[in-house]
Amino acid sequence: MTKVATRFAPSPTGPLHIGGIRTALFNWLYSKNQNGKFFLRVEDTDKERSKDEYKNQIVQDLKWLGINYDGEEYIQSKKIDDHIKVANELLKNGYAYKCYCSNDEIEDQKKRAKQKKIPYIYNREWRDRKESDAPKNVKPAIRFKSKIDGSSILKDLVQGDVEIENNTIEDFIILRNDGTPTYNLSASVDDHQMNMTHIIRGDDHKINTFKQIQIYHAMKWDLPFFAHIPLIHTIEGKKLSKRDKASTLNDYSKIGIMPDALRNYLLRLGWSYKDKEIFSLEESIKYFNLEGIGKSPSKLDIRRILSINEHYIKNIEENELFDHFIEYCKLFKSEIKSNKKEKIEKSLSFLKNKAKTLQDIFNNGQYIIVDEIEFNRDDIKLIDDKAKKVISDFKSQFIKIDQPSREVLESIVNELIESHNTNFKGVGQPLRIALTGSKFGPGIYDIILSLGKEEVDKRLANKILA
RNA sequence: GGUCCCUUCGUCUAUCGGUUAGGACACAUGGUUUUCAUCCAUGAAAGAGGGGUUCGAUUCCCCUAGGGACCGCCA
Repeated sequence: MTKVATRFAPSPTGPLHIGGIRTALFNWLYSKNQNGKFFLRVEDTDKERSKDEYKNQIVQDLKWLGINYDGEEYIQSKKIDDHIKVANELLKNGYAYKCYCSNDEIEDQKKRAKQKKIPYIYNREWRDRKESDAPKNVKPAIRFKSKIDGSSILKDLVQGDVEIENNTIEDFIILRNDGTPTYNLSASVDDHQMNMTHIIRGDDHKINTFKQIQIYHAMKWDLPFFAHIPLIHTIEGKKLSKRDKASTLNDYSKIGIMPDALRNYLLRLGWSYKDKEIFSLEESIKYFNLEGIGKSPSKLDIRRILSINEHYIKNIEENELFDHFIEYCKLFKSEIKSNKKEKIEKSLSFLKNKAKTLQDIFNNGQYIIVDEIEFNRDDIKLIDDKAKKVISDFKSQFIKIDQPSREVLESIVNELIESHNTNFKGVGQPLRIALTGSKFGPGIYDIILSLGKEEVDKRLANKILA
């Protein structure tokens, strides 16, 4: 039994979108589940569009999610010679031929097909023509001699048996007229040379698979298993693309979605294991299988991502959450000053209660993070003379304490409620506004304790409140 | 237009011929509460349509409809 080997093969022509990330995740999980290997192959043969920065971004994104690949990344462009060698061998053995059609001719054929509303497929003109007919001024492209008769069956691990008439697959180009290999050639040669056992990729590759299988057969290579996973759709029901809003990993990390939460969400999008919703990393690996992958495309739902993220925020260890938060602020907000870090850490237990994202924690903890609070325009209006009196009375009591505790604060507040003949809100609200600038926020005792004696004194001395 | 794939609550999904069709998110209502939240309880919410097969179909088969993917000398 050979060891399972999978791969993720993105082209570095833009940031990964989360469909691609899910494909990577499934491949990775499957290899881990099977105790196999997982590789990253960078398909950078499109020189025009491939960029190093995108490659680095992809590597970073995978790392962020915790997807680690075995060995070095495999750079496809470095293997071009191998691809060409295979093309020549196919040519030599009669599985491919030189096509002398010019670009213009092909374009013309396509245009006409479109006008007539008939499907375009290369007319196989040079499949049987003699080399001696070749025009001298045209450099040939090499086309694969695709099967014409009968049909082929793909035994797909997700979709089951898929049968297709061979004549619907054209004689696809494997070597361009500039001598460079095309995708289907490169991908199959690489997959073979990398000893891939399972090719798990998006459903949009299915036709390619039929082409690649033919190359495998012509080269007498063993076939890997194929699994075509349904695509992720936008809310509108279309294939997700890089151009869509909120489709890249960065779109989620920047609002404070944590890696584990996104991983959990992506795992459950198109895959299920009984009624289980929350999967730790270990559980993901333990339970992941190809049988659990659904056949129908699924829509991206930000509310669900948010709710899973909320679950993780509330359930992971607080020191872990703290680390995520500090890292998040560093990357997407501003670095938290060290004297504030400690206060935040102590306050996480209540700041997280009303947060779905790290960004929410950042916002909820604003009053701790900033040196000068900003008053909410509407809320400051609630500070009338009566409220100011409450605040100053609180202040005169608070000043006497040197170590605020919940008990002491409670007794002060209760006295104030009585002496001002009001309720908790009558005391709590002015104080909250005075200390945080907003009427919304954590419990008033939490606020005071989180700020500390010195800071509370300072804020209560604000002229606006006088 | 051709080929292929898909179709259970709004969304993600469970069900592998016999269930009051289950769970989660979202939503609604009520309760707890110190504002906003959290939390708890309850509720509403689904098998696209039509034919078969079968004692019995959400489940198996066919047709229709709808949706999607592919149809590059991109990957």
